Amino acid sequence: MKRPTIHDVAAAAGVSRGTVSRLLNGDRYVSPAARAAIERAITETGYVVNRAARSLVTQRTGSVAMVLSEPDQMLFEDPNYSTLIRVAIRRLAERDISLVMMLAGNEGDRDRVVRYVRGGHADGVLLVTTHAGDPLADALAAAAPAVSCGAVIGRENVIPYAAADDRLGARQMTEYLVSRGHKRIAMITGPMDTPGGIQRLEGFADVLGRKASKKLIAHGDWTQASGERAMAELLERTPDLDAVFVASDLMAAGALTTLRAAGRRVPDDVAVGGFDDSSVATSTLPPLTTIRQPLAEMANATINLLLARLDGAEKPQPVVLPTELVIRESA
Amino acid sequence: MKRPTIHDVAAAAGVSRGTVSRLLNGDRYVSPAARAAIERAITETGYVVNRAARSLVTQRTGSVAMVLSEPDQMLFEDPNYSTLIRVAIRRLAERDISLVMMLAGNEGDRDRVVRYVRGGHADGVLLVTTHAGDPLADALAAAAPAVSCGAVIGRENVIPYAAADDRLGARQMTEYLVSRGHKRIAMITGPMDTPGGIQRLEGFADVLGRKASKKLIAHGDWTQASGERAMAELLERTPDLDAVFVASDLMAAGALTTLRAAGRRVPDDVAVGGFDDSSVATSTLPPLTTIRQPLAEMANATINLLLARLDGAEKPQPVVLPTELVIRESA
DNA sequence: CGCGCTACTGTGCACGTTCACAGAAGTACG
DNA sequence: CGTACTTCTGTGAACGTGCACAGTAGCGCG
Repeated sequence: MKRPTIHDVAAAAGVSRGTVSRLLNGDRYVSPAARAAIERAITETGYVVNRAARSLVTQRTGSVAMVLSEPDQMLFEDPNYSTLIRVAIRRLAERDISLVMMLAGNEGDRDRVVRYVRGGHADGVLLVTTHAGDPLADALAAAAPAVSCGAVIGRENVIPYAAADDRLGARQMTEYLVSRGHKRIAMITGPMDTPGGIQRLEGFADVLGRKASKKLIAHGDWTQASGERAMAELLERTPDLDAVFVASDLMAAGALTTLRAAGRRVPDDVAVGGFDDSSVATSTLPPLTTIRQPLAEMANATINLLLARLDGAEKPQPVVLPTELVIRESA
Repeated sequence: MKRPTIHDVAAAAGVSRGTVSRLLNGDRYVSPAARAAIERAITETGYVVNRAARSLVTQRTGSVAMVLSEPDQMLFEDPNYSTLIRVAIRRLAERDISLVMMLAGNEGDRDRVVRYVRGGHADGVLLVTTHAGDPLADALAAAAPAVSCGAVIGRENVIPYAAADDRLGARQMTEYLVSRGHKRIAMITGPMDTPGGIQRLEGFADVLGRKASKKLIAHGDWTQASGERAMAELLERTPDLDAVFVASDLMAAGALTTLRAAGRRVPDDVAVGGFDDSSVATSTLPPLTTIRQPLAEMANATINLLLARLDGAEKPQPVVLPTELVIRESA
């Protein structure tokens, strides 16, 4: 029980391979009669084009690789990436492009991925990384059209990207805290080799100027545990702080734990601002006032960039999208 | 600057295509001298096998489709599935099989997916669904070797699966609540057309027998909001309940909100047991006593089933893995 | 009527690989 | 020495497409 080929369809429709091929590829110059006959033949035979054969001659694969260059762990739980995956699959499917997932955690993985892309097994690359100056970026960008969701630090002009305006978001939150009358505002940042780590601190400093002293800044690594630790650090260094802007909701959840253990009431004694508006923001006590990123728009913009590159655009402009303050009870 | 082909490698090594091909495919019968020459030629030329050409003749694609048959939303945030995706990519990569992601949310998507698999574009299918008796299951299973992580209700003997022992987990939690002296134990279930919904209730009933009356049971849909709602329902129907077993951590977080609003202290007035040991379990107040599923083992077992099927095994046995009670503060 | 143009159709070739087969060279054994 | 067997090698054919090209039919127009 063999799979029907384009020959079978052609025979059933009483035309030649060429005509069927033309119809399949949307060429003009197919007569209405032929068109109808072929379409019937296709449904009758249950024909599905053989992508391997097509790839062989067109030198394109009809697939895009999503490369996850991360320490694996948190990556998938991050709603940012889940949204990206979902949107990518959907948008690419519309164009009949399939998304293949690749991990590039360790050295061996990275080699495999580069070989895969160099070997022409993907028409494009959707890079997901937070590594500053990820060398993978250069290798992949050299081998195929690549884009990224979120800037790749140090490779901003090598890999087009779409991102949220982290700096704006940080300003929005900091301004809000200031407007509520808080005087000694601390911050827990993300890792300083990630865009979110850097730019959210920049926004914070934009508003507070020299009032954003070193003493009021602690660093975390996006994990809840690091939020707990950083908060403890801050309380020790600056016991009289009355607000803290935490660069992610998950770390903010950690900070809340520490504050509670220290007997500080939130928001009465210390106001807490988060970032991301992720699912934990509503399950903490009190629910977090936070900054929402337009995740879906970011993902869509990223895919737009990718499609543009697949269509031959050389250097599409990066896209930066505005964030939004979400007021709940923690500040 | 063309990509090197097997011809180029053969020429560079001074042998024929056939010999190179044999080496690539691990055939015996390649002399040590030829082997060395070819290996050098491969690294020299940077040769990467063309999968399309290979597929064309072998009738296999070297890829597996992960089909997500869900209302999109929560799917990706569920750590269960993130673990599965991660493990799947890694394990399949070891075998040089790539994972392509497909969404099958609406009718059109489902058609596309079925055509894709019928068309022979994937060697196997990793189905992810909670739809009871998902018709997609039959169509896909008929077109390619398919497995599932978690049982597909009504298709247990069509699609091999690996799953956590939900019923056991529910028993563990219920027994724990009983052992702590709770007398009026309620339950918030998941949707009753999902394995988790059904089996966690079964385990609950296993322990409580006729004490698990209708009045003590409310149904949710896995969302936090539904947990709030169900808890309110229970409090109204049975104000004197002293414990509640919630079939997921996220719903449990919702239940906590309702209990707090009603002025019930947790765990003093009402003990709360969750299920999943997901990330929210540690960010609620108090942290949730819950049931941990062996997510990584489940994912690995699922991939084992898939690989077995790809290797020709007809009907591998389903795998059911034990759960574990994690005691925190909510019960 | 002849010419050019448009709309459409069929055919041969190439894409890069695997596989079956034929055959060569070496070795063991009666 | 002849035969059988093992180990290794090269070659032609096939896989199912898209594309360039050649070719046909119809039509308008001078």
